[in-house]
Amino acid sequence: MGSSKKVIRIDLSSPVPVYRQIADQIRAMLVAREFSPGERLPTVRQVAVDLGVNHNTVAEAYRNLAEEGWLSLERGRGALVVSRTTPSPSPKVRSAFGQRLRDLIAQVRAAGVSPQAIRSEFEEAATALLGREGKGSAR
Amino acid sequence: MGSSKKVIRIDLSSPVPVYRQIADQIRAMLVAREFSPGERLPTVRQVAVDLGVNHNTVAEAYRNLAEEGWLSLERGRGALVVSRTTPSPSPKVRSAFGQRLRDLIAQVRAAGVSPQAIRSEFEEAATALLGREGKGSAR
DNA sequence: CATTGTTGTCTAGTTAGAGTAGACAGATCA
DNA sequence: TGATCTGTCTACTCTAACTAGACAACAATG
Repeated sequence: MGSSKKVIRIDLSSPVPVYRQIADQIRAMLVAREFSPGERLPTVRQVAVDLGVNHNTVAEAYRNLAEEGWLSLERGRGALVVSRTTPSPSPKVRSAFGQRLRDLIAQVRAAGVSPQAIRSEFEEAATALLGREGKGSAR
Repeated sequence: MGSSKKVIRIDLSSPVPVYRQIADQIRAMLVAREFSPGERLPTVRQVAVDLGVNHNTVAEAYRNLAEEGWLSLERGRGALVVSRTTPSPSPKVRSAFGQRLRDLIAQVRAAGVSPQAIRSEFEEAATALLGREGKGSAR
């Protein structure tokens, strides 16, 4: 078991802005507990050269994550992962999630991805991000 | 069973552009077979006044769906739903889907939505868009 | 304690794309 | 024909993503 690099991949041709792609992927790693509180993320300039973008673009992503309570940014020192209290859920985000989920599934279904493959991708993501809670017979 | 209105909801404060929100939701309805080939969609101007946006914004959404093969646009006549052949799936779209799915799940998980709720929302979307194929033990 | 090099932050500026307004062109019908 | 539907096109405004480069706080080192 080596240093498992935790690589980020961006798509410049995607309509979703790069700073959001970066924030989204780091957030996914944080939710999956791939970073521990107290750990330091690579610097904005380090990530910037890795991805071939401006350091300000990475800084914007870090600032978003800091606003969400994931990071503590200290100038001159770096980006520190902090322990975060999960907010209480709102019905609005849940219904909005349902909407975006349907749209996303419809999009890939229309692109030819099979229902089995879609379910399989979800299970993979769910076990990584949600654990195995509530697998058989939900609720 | 009445005329089940098939309403579209848009969020002007969302970062995803309105024309894409419209296209995404109509595509979801098309995948869910809520429209039949031969049926006519409401006109761009009709949808525009319903949503309170410019008719060109709706036209852009319709044009996207036409490019995907869902609609046939005939000026002076309207937007016709056509029968579409599903393209063969590419591994790229599937892995990109996995990525976007993880990002989306991480986002709502971070917002406090419970794992059970997330799984429940997925099941709801899946049965509406994918049918019940492959429910127990995938693959 | 000064110096040097690191870190994140800030200010400007460019550019691409979303949205709008309004004219245009094909289709339908009285 | 004339009136009025339909989607299309052109021109314009405005916001936001991205970049370049200077700036400020901190650390390391002599």
